Amino acid sequence: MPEGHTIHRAARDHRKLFLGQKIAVSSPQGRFNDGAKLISSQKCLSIEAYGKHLLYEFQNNQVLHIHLGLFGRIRRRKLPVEDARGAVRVRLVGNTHFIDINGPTICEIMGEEAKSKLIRRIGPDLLRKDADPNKFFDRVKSSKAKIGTLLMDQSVLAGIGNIYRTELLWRQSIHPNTLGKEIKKSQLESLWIDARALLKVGVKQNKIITNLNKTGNAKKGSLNIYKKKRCPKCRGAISKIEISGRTAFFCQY
DNA sequence: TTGATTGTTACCGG
DNA sequence: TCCGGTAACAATCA
Repeated sequence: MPEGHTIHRAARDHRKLFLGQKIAVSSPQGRFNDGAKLISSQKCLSIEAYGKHLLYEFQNNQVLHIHLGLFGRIRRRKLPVEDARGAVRVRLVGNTHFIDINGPTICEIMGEEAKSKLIRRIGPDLLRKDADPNKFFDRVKSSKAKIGTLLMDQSVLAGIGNIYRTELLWRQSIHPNTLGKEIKKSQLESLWIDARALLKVGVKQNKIITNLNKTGNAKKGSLNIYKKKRCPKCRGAISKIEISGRTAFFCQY
């Protein structure tokens, strides 16, 4: 489910719902990773996304850390609370709404040190104002790894997943097997700008849309080549390769 | 029942 | 140290 846009959208949404309220954090099915230290009912001070990580900070200095992994989902409902659907790990209940989090790879309570350590190891996040593009440029320019691998490496660039990887590289006419150090700085600058724009559209539309016309609206369909047979530019066949254990698609003109 | 999936980490070998 | 490959984990759906 999630690439970076999903998590940032959730953070924005949950801020509106929960900020400043006392939030009950529970584990209706007892499936929390770290059941010994559940927050009972604490005022929620901040809700932030860093790449694909979601952090809820509470007044007692505990931080709820969520990473949805490949399968995780967040479901939002109005009160009153309903029975859990599927395998719910964590439930947050506020004044008007509750959210259920299903299938995250990480759901844990951490302290401030662990939080800063986490933030330090995450690369520049395209959707954050404090992101430094030069960190991304430097990592790529000094790497012998493939750009297809580097884009998925969250310590290099935070927020991109498998679909955006394929679509971005196609839009920039870069083959996913190109080595990082072989890519021109100007290409990386253009990639950064495009990636940020696409993720912002994703947050707004709650959907990955990479097939935009000049006015910024989606044309028919929402993706260009991901899981497609033909290139919309040249009508050539789309190829598939596996990079970093995931399927990447590309067009060789 | 099998396979695929918008993700990440640990571990190993080169 | 870096890079690629593999396994493990998460849950759901076709």
